[in-house]
Amino acid sequence: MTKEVVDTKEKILEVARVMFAEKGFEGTSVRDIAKVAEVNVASVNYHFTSKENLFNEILIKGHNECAQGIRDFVNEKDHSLEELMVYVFRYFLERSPDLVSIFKMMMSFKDPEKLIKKGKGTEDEAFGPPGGKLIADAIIKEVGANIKDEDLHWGLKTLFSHVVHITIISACCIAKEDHPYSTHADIEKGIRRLTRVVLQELKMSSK
Amino acid sequence: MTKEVVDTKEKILEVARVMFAEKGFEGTSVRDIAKVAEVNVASVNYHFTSKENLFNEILIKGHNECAQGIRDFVNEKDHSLEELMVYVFRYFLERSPDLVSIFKMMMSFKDPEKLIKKGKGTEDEAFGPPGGKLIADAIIKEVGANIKDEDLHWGLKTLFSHVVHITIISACCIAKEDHPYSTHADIEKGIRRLTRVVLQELKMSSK
DNA sequence: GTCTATAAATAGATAGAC
DNA sequence: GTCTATCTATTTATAGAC
Repeated sequence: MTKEVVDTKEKILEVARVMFAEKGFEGTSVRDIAKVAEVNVASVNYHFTSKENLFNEILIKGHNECAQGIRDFVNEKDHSLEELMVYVFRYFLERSPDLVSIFKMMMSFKDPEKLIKKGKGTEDEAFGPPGGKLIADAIIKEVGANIKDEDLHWGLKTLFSHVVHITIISACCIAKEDHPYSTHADIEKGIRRLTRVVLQELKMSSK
Repeated sequence: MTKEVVDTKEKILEVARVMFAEKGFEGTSVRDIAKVAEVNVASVNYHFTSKENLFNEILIKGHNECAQGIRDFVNEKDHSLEELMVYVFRYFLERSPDLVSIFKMMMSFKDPEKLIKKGKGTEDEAFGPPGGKLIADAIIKEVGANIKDEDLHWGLKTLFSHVVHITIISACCIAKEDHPYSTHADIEKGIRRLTRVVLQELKMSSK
């Protein structure tokens, strides 16, 4: 592996990640990737065997990086759930091409088993937007261990889906328009507010 | 226009709607649509001029039907916001292929202007998941006219994005697995709960 | 309006020279 | 490892017979 190899492979990964997110798997051709990355067409198949394999490598890499990033934040010190949710939003937003790709893939594949299998191997978590378990733990820490199972699921799903959805919307549309109350600062305020409101409800319910 | 024409055109619309939602625009070929719809390949271009035009017609039709469906429900009688949100969920779920298509399109296109322009003509609302204004009106009715602009935006976005996201997830994944607390009845309970919690927060804030 | 046949472009993948 | 050239398959779209 010479220096050039790493550069070529990395360039392909970097460019393909963005292009797949923008135009989807079928909407992106290997030729276009090679053109934008300024590498030879044949090098894509040389380094990644197939287009599908390139796509899988990008997704798994992105997923693992996300999960690790959130894990690092959690392990860093004792954060509140509010801080964690804002961090997850910022983290997802920074890597929105990955999130968008994963979400698109999830929306397209009829067989999620395939996704789950592909995601395993390097991580214990099932494939899908990463960090779910960490958020659940943070909720338990704030509400108390006697939280009802049903409540935990509701809170986790409500908070998590909100952040995922808002990130996707932010990445895809809002950035291009000037919606009122849609700056990143406003969105973070909204996430904090929802987190507080949900926590309050969960505490009420588990008393 | 003979009877056959209507049947062919309708069959193409019906089949293409589902296939575009499953595999995306680029992932679906006109040939496959014709094969599944059991019509001749050339008839697609005959009736719709181009593949892109067929896609646009499906999206605009789906959007208008959704907006109208929600409008009909609102005009029917005085529903609570909770009832409205559950209705929107059920309505979206019934038409999840359309919702998924619109969302995928939104995620793919760099230029949302195009979408907005295409959506206009038959409807006053801007293109995008429909019904936003009706929900905003319902929030105002419950919280009171003195609701702060910022609060209205937060509540609308929180509730709406939750329902949209949950619908997409339900349509794409949950239906195939057996997640705990993920039946449609559980989801509806979750939507009602979030609606109550958000309303409570908004009422508190506008006092 | 529906069909067959085909044009014209593009896709993924590979062989073989360097 | 990188390149050119090319194979094979598939795509959208259309022309013309019926």
